[in-house]
Amino acid sequence: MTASAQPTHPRRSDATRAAILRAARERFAADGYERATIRAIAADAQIDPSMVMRYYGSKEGLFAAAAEFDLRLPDLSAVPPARLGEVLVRHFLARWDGDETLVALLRAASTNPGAAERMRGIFADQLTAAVTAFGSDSALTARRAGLVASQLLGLAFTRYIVRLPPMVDTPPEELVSWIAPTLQRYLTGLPES
Amino acid sequence: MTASAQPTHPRRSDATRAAILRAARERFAADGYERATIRAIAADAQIDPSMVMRYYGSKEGLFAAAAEFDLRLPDLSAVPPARLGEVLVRHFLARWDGDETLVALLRAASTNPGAAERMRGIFADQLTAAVTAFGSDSALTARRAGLVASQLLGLAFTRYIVRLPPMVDTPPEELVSWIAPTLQRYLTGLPES
DNA sequence: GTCTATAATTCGATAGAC
DNA sequence: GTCTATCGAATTATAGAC
Repeated sequence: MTASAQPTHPRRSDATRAAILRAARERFAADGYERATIRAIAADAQIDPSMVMRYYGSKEGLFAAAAEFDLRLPDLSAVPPARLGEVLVRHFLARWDGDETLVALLRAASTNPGAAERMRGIFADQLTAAVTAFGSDSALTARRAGLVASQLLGLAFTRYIVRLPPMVDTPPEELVSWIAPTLQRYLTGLPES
Repeated sequence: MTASAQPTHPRRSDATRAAILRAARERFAADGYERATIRAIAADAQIDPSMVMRYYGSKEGLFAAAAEFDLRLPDLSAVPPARLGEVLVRHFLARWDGDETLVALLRAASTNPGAAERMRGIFADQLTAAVTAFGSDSALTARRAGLVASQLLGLAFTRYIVRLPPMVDTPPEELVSWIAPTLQRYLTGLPES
């Protein structure tokens, strides 16, 4: 354990694993958990289906590896409080457009209990943690985070999953200008306003 | 064609069809389109699986019949403009709790293209039509309807599908008081506010 | 490490007796 | 109208040759 403490394999067919994960994310994002097949994923990655099993054990194991996700929320305490909503929407839109992992997770969460559990974890832990800086009332804080998640996931659901035309066609910056005030009020406002 | 112009069958085993549809809605709502099987639905309805095929032709045909849905939006022109948001959220929450068809449709829309198409139709037609009473700019009207749909579907997605604890635990009336102002602004406000 | 072959299920759909 | 029997296809997963 001096300098080289690699888990098991120092490095071997690491490119293959990456290709599998990339193909898996595409298929899970496009088709959902049930319709995405190991055979199709392997074909996309141009490898043999049995390799997927060898590397990830099962379809669930593959999904668990492919749906690893970090919201990468910025440090909200460094953001001017009045611009919190704006920063959040813009961050999420950029995060979604640059990485289809969250779309895969979103689609799978509708039918796969494990994916739903992971979704709950991500938003309950990462988002609540980022929001919890403001205010000590944990019940109200969790509620604020839940409301923010409802609008952000609704945005993703209508734009990337159901693909409602107005939500697909509206430019990101206009979506930001509409939705930012909503998050702002959920984060810092009062129920009756 | 004088008084009795029934389509084909006046009435026969109509109770069976109703039992099938009820079981189908439950299964589609709980498991999504792919995981819900005709065999399981038939077992729930206590009939033979082949009866489902006979009555509805195929799994898609069964879903199409089970996911028939009407938002039953009230006449918004009779609502005081300042209370539009409140009326809408309360109506949707009540509609969701009283009929699991929309949950079935929501879950299926994540993975089934046909269900997504139906979802688009419902919100593009019924919601846009109800909103279009205010304002003549069709592009802006569609955008308003899309934003309203994003928050309402996000509410449903987090409360009924992913089941985020804060969104499940919060009483309906408090959800209304938080979300109503959001819809109000989407319906009647301006982007920069 | 890679691939072939196949086991073991499960599902949608069909044919046909009664 | 209702049910039994089954087909044909597709899936995950495994066993084992090379």
